[in-house]
Amino acid sequence: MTKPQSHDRETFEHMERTPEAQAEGFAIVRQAHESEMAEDYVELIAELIETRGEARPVDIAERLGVKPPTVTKNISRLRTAGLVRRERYRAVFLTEEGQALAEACRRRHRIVVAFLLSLGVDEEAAERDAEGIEHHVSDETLAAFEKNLSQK
Amino acid sequence: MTKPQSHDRETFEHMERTPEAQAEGFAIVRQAHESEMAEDYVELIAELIETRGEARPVDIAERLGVKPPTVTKNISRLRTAGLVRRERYRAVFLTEEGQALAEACRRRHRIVVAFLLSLGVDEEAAERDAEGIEHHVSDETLAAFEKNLSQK
DNA sequence: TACATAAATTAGCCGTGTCTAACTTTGCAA
DNA sequence: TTGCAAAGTTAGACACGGCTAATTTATGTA
Ligand SMILES: [Mn+2]
Ligand SMILES: [Mn+2]
Ligand SMILES: [Mn+2]
Ligand SMILES: [Mn+2]
Repeated sequence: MTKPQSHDRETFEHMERTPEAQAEGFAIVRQAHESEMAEDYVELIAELIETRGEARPVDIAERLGVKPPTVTKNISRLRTAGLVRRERYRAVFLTEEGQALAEACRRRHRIVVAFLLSLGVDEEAAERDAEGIEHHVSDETLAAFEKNLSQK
Repeated sequence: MTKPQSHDRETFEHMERTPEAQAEGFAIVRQAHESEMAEDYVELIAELIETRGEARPVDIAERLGVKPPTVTKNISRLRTAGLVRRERYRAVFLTEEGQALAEACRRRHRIVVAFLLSLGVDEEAAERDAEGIEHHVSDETLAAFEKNLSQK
């Protein structure tokens, strides 16, 4: 059975996390997943507006690697969330709130990529990993990335 | 409109990613999300078996911060995936494959946490961020984390 | 041994994010 | 000016991973 005896938590170097603390961590990850779609979309929309003057669903779909109906549905969710403004059959634009979110996301994305590059990760891998990692980096960790970067 | 003129890609320092490369990155993130549930479960099950001798759904649920029916459903998915073995109403155990996955996940989790700690991130934040980040760290990036750690 | 309580399961619901097929709208080129 | 191809939307399906309410099973205690 290998049932461990009751032992004093304090005798360990690495404190065991309480079940509650652990659950809290998983809850935060689940929460991050809920914002992920919005973050990736507004970030991409901002990039498209910058590089092409407008963000068209067909381009969003191509770069996200999803089909156009998926974009239509998600854009409409973003509109409901107040992040996006648009008229039917036309290009998509960001609201003030959407722009603010996009700016924050782009900054965070850039920092994560730059940090991975500074570690010697190659460009393609850095970009790919950053696309997922960015959504799980707390302000504190982001600050640590930045600091480590400037101290390089 | 600020429509950008056509310009040579090569004149830029940071190469623009092709839409295909970008789409590939998002596809990899979506794929990672599909393995995430399995990874977190087998990792936790392995920890519970180690520290308590067995992994009971009630404990899995408590530490994951979800309700018992969610655990029942997901455990049954893991069984279908060949990661878990168990009899109804009894504790959960890992198959060979499940143990292998759990070991890989625990190792990756430990490396990510240790790396964040080495950056000066505090323990709670390191654990919380690692819980999400771990699923998006490629072998290459993980190796970079490790290397940077030993060089500390 | 019986039964109360805890643990686990089942049934059925929901929102998210993806898809295909079918349609509407737009806008360009003849 | 009109008609066709491309873009966009709608409708409807599906898997996932959450939930609650109700039921079933296991178990320790009286
Ligand atoms: Mn992303
Ligand atoms: Mn990004
Ligand atoms: Mn995790
Ligand atoms: Mn983990």
